[in-house]
Amino acid sequence: MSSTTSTTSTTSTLGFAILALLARADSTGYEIASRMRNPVAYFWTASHSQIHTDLQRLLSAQMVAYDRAPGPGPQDKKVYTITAKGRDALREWITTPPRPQPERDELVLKSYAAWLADPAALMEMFRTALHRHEERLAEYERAWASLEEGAPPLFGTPKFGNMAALRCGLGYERHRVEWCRWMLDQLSRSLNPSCEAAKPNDE
Amino acid sequence: MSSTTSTTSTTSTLGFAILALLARADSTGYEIASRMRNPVAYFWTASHSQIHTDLQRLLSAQMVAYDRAPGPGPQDKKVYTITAKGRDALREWITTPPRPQPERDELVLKSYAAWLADPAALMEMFRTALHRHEERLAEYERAWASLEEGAPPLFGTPKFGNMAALRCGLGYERHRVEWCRWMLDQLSRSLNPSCEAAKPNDE
DNA sequence: ACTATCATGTAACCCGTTACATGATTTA
DNA sequence: TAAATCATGTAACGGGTTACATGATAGT
Repeated sequence: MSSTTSTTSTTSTLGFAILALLARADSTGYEIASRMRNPVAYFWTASHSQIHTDLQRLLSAQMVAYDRAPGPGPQDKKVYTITAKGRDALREWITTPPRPQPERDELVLKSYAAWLADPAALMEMFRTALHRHEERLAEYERAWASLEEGAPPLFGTPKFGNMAALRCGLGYERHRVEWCRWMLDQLSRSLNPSCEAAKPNDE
Repeated sequence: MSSTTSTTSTTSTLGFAILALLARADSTGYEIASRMRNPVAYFWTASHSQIHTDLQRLLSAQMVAYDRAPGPGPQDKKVYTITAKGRDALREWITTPPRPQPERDELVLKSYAAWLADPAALMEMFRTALHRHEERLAEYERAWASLEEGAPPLFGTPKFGNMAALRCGLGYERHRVEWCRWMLDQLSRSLNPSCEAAKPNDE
């Protein structure tokens, strides 16, 4: 019999993001949402509404299960667990190559059109962007330092995943900081094109 | 009178991407789609169907206009132009700070869950990712070189935008290449944890 | 008294992808 | 003769955001 439940359940990427979190620790839907807003898991966020609906889909695909527990509100809270089936699906998904996702970056788009706009206003925009990236970078650096304190991360432990994702975040923010600084430099030159040689080193 | 057409037209980001392209050269919808698939404008893509519908919206908001010209197919082709109103809206949009967009990156998500999966399969995945990024990087480097050949880019000319976007692309691909190499190194260590110091350079 | 945190859910809407539909010209 | 390129459009569907709706407890 093909009762191995060929559920046609084309679990969305968010579904796997949820499974990846549940594989580390059982959580309520609410907790999953908040964990996604925390340092390491920045790279896949979702609103609580979407998480709840997705959990229901995962539930009907038998990839998660839950235990009821008395909740603060009118309804019980549901503490979700990943099932064996869910873990298998997740494990399989991890190593299937993601197809190249179209990159959409509003700031880069704006930079592409920057030649039409006011340089001073542009500089302010890039200054705020720079600050955001510097803050993120500092945050990641703190997280990295605290990771390196403990034992070296073994493959097979969640810590390996933390370092992998963090390492990417660090590189990304460094690249962004660098680019914003370069943009500011270019823009400031366009404002006062007087001293062009008196620039010690740009990159 | 408020007949300055307060069209409530909250032109989408794609709308501005289209305007940014039209500000450089008049195009048909088809051409806009193909221009988005070209080196410099990779950072904002869209399918032709979406572009056509968006052009209709921009048209009703009087941000673009078009001239009919005999087309190859059954219908005339429409060569779109940006209007003064469109250019004003674009110019204003460029300097309004984009609100931080949630970063969603499937490969990073997979790396976060990598501790659960098979190292060898992971290595293959990261190897193909590495190749893709190396190719992109080479492409960007060629484009950069050809940009540097001509006259230095003046603010106020499209070339400034090309360099700004390209510079970002270069930094991004370099960061990605670096991260993929680091991942491969980590994974290979987990496969044979014997010689940890004797690793000169893979690739 | 008000706000924040914890906790669950539904409904409307927007943006984007994929598939459907048509058809001339050029190239392999 | 088959395909790729040029060229325009519609329709269905999926994923994501925002807003709506409820309500207890803890802190300011």
